Amino acid sequence: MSEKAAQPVGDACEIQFVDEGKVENVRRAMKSAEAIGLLAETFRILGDPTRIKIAFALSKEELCVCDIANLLGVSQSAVSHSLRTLRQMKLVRFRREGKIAYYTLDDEHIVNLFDEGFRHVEELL
Amino acid sequence: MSEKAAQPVGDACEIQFVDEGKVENVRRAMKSAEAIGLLAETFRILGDPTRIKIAFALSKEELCVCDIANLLGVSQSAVSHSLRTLRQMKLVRFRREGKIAYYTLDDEHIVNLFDEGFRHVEELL
DNA sequence: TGCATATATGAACAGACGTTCATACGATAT
DNA sequence: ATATCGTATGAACGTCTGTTCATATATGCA
Repeated sequence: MSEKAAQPVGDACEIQFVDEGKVENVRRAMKSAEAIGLLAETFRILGDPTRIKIAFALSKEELCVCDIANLLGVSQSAVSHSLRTLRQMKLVRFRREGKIAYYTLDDEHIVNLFDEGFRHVEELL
Repeated sequence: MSEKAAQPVGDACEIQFVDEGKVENVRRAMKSAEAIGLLAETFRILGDPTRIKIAFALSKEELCVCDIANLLGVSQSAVSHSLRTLRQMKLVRFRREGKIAYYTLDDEHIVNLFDEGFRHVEELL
């Protein structure tokens, strides 16, 4: 076990660490808790079938709301809600041209995210 | 508009496309629907605060279940459930040493995923 | 002004999800 | 054997979430 023998607290592994050193390393790396939270949010937003299809489509072409809806076979309302969610995480951006709203991915990082994701996923097929 | 004038189907934008050409491009890119589904699953799994903290920690050090639990201040049961979920998507892997189970990330792609994710997230801070 | 089209949004409902609690399993030590 | 420790797992419960439905906003056209 390790050095300080304090009172038991959790129900897992009492209170001491099996590998104190390792844990300290991780603690330091985790200092930016805020960033990790946002990262989880980002993944969560992309972790929905409809939203990821939308994001993937937009990684290929700039598209308007109703084309997205028809392409994916999803209602216009659902697409609009999804786009709002994506917008809130700054994952997509749009411009208006008359009645039509054209959406695109907000930056290239998302495309890279897809590429890395696919590389992992390909090994599961 | 475009060629085939069929009967209205959806409620969005009738049935025709605003940009037929673009939509065809995306259709081709989307051929591997299975991969996109798995990608959504992967993102969804990583889109949970507890699971992403676990994955992040494991991207720094190989850790046992109870150290993860203490480090994150989460119950051992919750960690175990989370690890199972991560395992099912082949995101983590483990080895047993006596009573203790040591977990690591399954491959480097996940680390790259984090890096790309952080690059996006940093612009939100 | 009135009407149609494209998009946005609020409320509500059904299903999914993460945690907790209790318990089971496997390994070590006495 | 039995106790203990680390881990795994099933059930249950409360919460969150994505879709639908109805409606609102906004732009263009007659």
